[in-house]
Amino acid sequence: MLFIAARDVAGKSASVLAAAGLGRAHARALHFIARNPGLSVAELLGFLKITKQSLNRVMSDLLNGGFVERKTGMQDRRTRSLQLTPAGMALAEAVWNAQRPILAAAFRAAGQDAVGGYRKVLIGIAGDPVRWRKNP
Amino acid sequence: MLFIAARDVAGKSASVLAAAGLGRAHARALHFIARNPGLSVAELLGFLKITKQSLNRVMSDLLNGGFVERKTGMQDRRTRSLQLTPAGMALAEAVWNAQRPILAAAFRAAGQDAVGGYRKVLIGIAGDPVRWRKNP
DNA sequence: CTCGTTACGTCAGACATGCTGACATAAATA
DNA sequence: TATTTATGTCAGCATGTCTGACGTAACGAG
Repeated sequence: MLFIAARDVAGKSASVLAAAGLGRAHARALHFIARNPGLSVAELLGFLKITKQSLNRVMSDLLNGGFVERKTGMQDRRTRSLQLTPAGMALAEAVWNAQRPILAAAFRAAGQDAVGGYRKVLIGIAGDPVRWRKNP
Repeated sequence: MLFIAARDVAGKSASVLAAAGLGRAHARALHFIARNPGLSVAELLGFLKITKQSLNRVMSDLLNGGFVERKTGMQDRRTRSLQLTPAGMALAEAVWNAQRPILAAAFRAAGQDAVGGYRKVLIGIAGDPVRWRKNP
């Protein structure tokens, strides 16, 4: 059920992404950058659990497409601070708008208590999102 | 969180599958055949939501590896009835044993009520598993 | 029984996304 | 200064998905 649910939610964004010439891998990177503005490349790789080589193409597309901005880190100038451009924010919002209805309907149908339990179990499986980012 | 949870649970089975020379696509097919013994190819495609061409390689591997048995359907002789061989059952169980600990720990930590809510929400997103199979 | 439809099998080629290995550069740090 | 760290980049390979095209066997309507 986890597989089906994740697939179906991710699938909702396909048309929006295709219109921008992007795929699901781009959507995931976009998602984590949107929720952790200014994160470093290493942090993003930690979220995605892929190699930097795999991220390379995805990031190139996002940078060339003007969806993500890459600046030299302030404390440590070796790092890169990643954040969405206005175009990137608009795209992230469009993706969310495509996915929201299915989640909202499920949450509404299940009720608030059920959603609390749902979150609790997902945190048990995936870890607490609050602790995902180690060096903010 | 859905993405992370699904990825992490699926990831647990990688080593078991690699030992059998299979990948995650095989595991998914194996999973649905295990839970719906005797299902047809069309039904399996409905669960997986992929094309028959994509399923082709996966099924060839499973058949050649002796994990799945394919018999001519009884009512409709055009269909194929798919079920696991003993080897397939053993592999499915090994996969489950690899994935179970992470789910069991999350369920135990969250409590029974939370698990009920978790199931309720997932059913809202993915649909009721009981109704997934249309022509049993 | 013939004909159209359905369920399945298969080949060929393409794309998306992941991987490893190897090497380069700049900045921090010992 | 020497080493380590954070990142970028190129080349090649594996997996899993897709579309398109074609073939076969069996069902069902007429």
